[in-house]
Amino acid sequence: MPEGHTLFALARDLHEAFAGTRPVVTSPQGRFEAGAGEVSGRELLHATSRGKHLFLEFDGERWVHVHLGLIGTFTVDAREWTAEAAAVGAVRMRMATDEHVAELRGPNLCAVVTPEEVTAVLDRLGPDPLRPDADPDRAWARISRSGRSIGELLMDQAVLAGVGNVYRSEVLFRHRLSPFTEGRAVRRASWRLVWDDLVRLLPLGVATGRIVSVEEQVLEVEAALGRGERPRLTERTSAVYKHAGEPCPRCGSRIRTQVVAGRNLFWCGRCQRRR
DNA sequence: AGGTGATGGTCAC
DNA sequence: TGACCCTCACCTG
Repeated sequence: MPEGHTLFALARDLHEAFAGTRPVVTSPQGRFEAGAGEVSGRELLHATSRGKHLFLEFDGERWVHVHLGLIGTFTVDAREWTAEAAAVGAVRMRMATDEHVAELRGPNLCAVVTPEEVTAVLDRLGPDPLRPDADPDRAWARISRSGRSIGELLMDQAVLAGVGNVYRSEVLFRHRLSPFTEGRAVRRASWRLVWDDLVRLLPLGVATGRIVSVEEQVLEVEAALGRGERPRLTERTSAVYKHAGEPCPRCGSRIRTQVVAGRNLFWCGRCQRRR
């Protein structure tokens, strides 16, 4: 489900399946009919992501800009599975070659845009921890000047791109940071630890398709990937997210929840005390 | 069968 | 701050 790691993996899968091909693009649901007609039969040059945004670059300076929102899904399958996959839901965009088919359902946004519009979107996004060239100081410049809480700032895609509601709660827990600390009260060293942790965690999300943030599991996944094995995840993969009322895995105090920046935030009131 | 919440974001007020 | 978008999995009965 869609935080930055989902979009990164999706861009990778779409690129592998379709880059260099001329897929037939349609909109069975009808709401992307004109856009589909504009790109259908053109060569797909690149599929990339930035934060939670997905971009498909087609020949002729036509880009498809997709945002899954909360409920969108985008599947990429080998051709023979398509009939089954198409049976469920309204498909906003369908992209097909002889080899592969991709189906987009329930996105917040799916539109054909110009290169200038792509640039405009990228310009208002903060650094994405999944990109090697991302600059954490750009995020720090905003955080260190802000009177908003770090719990709000982490969700602001203009501050940094790709972190969503799960990674927000989990990364704050991992660093014992109170979600309610003002940005300007966060120490630079703390921010760098958070950033470096996201740089470590998000690729594990890409590799496993799940958000793994409990340290023992993080280590297991890293070890499995290091051995070239597929990690198996059984136990709970989040420390505090969606565990309101349960004991904190670190100190046993009750995990709390509160709506911050419009979404349910989870934290331990003892481990993550405000300084 | 029907209701609800969900890893998101935008826009109106 | 709240309504809305829109699909699906999971719950209740």
